[in-house]
Parts: sequence; C-alpha cells; structure tokens
Amino acid sequence: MKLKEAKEKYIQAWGALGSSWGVNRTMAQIHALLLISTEPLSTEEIMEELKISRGNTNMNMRALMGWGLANKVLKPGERKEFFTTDKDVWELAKQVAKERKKRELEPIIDVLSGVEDVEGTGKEVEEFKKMTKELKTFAVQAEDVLNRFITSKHNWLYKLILKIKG
Amino acid sequence: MKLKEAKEKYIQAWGALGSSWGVNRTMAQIHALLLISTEPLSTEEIMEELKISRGNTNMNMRALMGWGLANKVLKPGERKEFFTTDKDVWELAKQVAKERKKRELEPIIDVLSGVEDVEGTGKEVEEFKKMTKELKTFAVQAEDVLNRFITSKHNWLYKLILKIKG
DNA sequence: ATAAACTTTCAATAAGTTTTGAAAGTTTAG
DNA sequence: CTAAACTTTCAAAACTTATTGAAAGTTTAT
Repeated sequence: MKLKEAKEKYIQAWGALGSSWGVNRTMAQIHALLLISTEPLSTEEIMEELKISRGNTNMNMRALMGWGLANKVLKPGERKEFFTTDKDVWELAKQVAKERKKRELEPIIDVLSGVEDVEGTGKEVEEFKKMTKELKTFAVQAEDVLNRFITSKHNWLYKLILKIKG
Repeated sequence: MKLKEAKEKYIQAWGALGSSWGVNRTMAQIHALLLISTEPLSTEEIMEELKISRGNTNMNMRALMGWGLANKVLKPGERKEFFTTDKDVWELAKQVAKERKKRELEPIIDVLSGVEDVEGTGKEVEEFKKMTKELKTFAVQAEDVLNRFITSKHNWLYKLILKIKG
C-alpha cells in the first residue's frame, strides 16, 4: 500500500472513532495527522491535507490545545504558527477520559445524589430509591476507576491487564 | 422532593448520559423508566410518561430488546404487550461495552492492521509505521480489558478496584 | 369472515451538530 | 503609520440523526 492511501485510511478511521468518543471528527483527524507528522504543521498545511476550511481548522486546533493535546510551535524566521502533538496515545486516552468524566459521570452522580431524598414511602418510592442508589454506586465505582486511569503513569493499562489475568 | 419531580430529573439525566454513550436518548429514557417501574409497562404508558410518539416508542423498545436490555411480558387476559428490564445496571454497562467494542474498536483495529504493510522507507514512512503500530497495540489492550469486562460476572468492577488499590 | 385491538413501518419533518467562508481583528515589518 | 501576513469569529449552509404520525400490517375474538 502507498503511504498516501494508508494515511488517508488511517485519518478517516481515526476521525470516525473520534466522533463516537465525543471528540469531533475534524478534531480527531487533525490530531491523527499531527501524530504521524515528522514536522510541526501550519494551518495551511492542515487545511490542505484534510481539505477543510480555515475556520474549521482554527476552531479545532484551539479545541485540541484546550484539551492539552496539541501545542503551538514557532519556527525561527517564520511568522506562521505551527502545531505539534505529544505523540503519546496514552495522553490522548487519559485526556478523553478526563473530559468525559467531567461532562458525563460527574453530572449524573450529582443528579443521582440530588434525587436521594425523595419523600414518601410507597412501593414506587422504594423501588425508585433502591434503583437510583444502585446506579449511583455503580457510577461512583466507575469514576474511581477512571480517576486512577487519568492519574496513572504510562503502562498502567498493560500492568492492569497482567493483574486481571494473574 | 416529590417522586414525580425526582423521576423526571433522573429520566432526563439518564437520557442525556445515554446520548453521549451511543445509546439514543429515547432508548436510554425508556430504559431508565423501566428500571424504576414496579410493574411492566405498555407502549401506551411509556408514550404517556415520556411524552413521545407511538413510532418512537416502538422503534426504541425493539432496539432495547435487540440489545438484550428489555423483554416482552404478556399479562393474562391482556392483549397488549408489556415491557420490563432486568434491573441490573451491570448488564446495561456490559451491553453498552459490547456494542461499542463492535462498532468502534474492532473497525479501528482492522484499519490499523490493514495499514501495516505500507511500502517505502523514508522518515515519513517510518513515523507512520511506528505510530500506527503503537495505536494498534493500545487498541488491542483496550479490547482485552473490554472483553474481560463483557464476559465478567457481577462485582468484577468492585473486585478490580480492590486489585488496583492493593 | 370481519372488525377491533394492537404493532410496525417509513416518508416527511424537526432538532441537533458541524463546517464554511467571508469579514473583522490582531500582529509584525518596514 | 500602514500595509501585508496571519488569526479569529460567527451567521448561514450543509449534513446528520431523531421523531412524528398516519397508513399498512398483523393478530385475536367472535
């Protein structure tokens, strides 16, 4: 397979994956592109390679930087800004986990906590309390695992697998 | 807090969470409703409670059953179909994991495998190979963890937490 | 057989999300 | 200062996904 074709396939696939993970497609594609670049890329180059508009490139580069997944780099003698990424899948995964925890788990835990003190005593109320309590327990446990993942060092996943297996 | 208000909050929150997890909002809401119901519910009752159309209810009930998260129940003397769920958060989580693994992880692993044999030898090709290989390793590890989760028994998560802590 | 009760389908519509592109804003060089 | 180089913004357009509702299909009772 030619590099160009391989690159395209990989970038498309990564974009698709991103969009199921709350990372918008373009953001994921830009990240994918930066991951395999040997040199920092300019806005122009990103636009060109991904065939996207300037505005889109700009918005998503800022989002990537906001997530801590990309950096501005200045080249001496160049006026343009260039972008790179850490090239560490691990960091990417941790960052996604962090964002999603904040956007999803935390709010649902809040709601489930807020709903604990429902008044009354009927069968319906009992069932409601029982279920929401279970859901909360589950969510808190999931949060716990995520927190460990987020604050973990490289290879935690690998070590974890060994632990599970052993 | 009144039961009615609490129910609404909980159902809305669960719906919102669902839609970030590839479970459509209505499907998640129906599931949430079934989770806290003491009795099996009919299509009518679901429509009423969630203020959604018959078509929407029907489609999403079938999807829920397709995911193995709800069942038809027949009440003696009644012609209508009624629906229940297992009331097990664990099953829900496993099912979501299973669907997402199939929809997302497997395809990306395929692409990354398919792209391994890119030809040429330059710096660019090296970087590409290196990166895609790393991504694949990561994806395969993640798949491994998911598989264990999916085939696990109740309380695996809890035990896992103890393992990680210890 | 047929009519009522109930379920399913799907084209049209609505709602939500992403992308564009042109205009406005900012920075740098001379 | 001012013109060119570059970046940012955001309303409108394109695209994607979810929902409706009415019509078609199915099942059951008589």
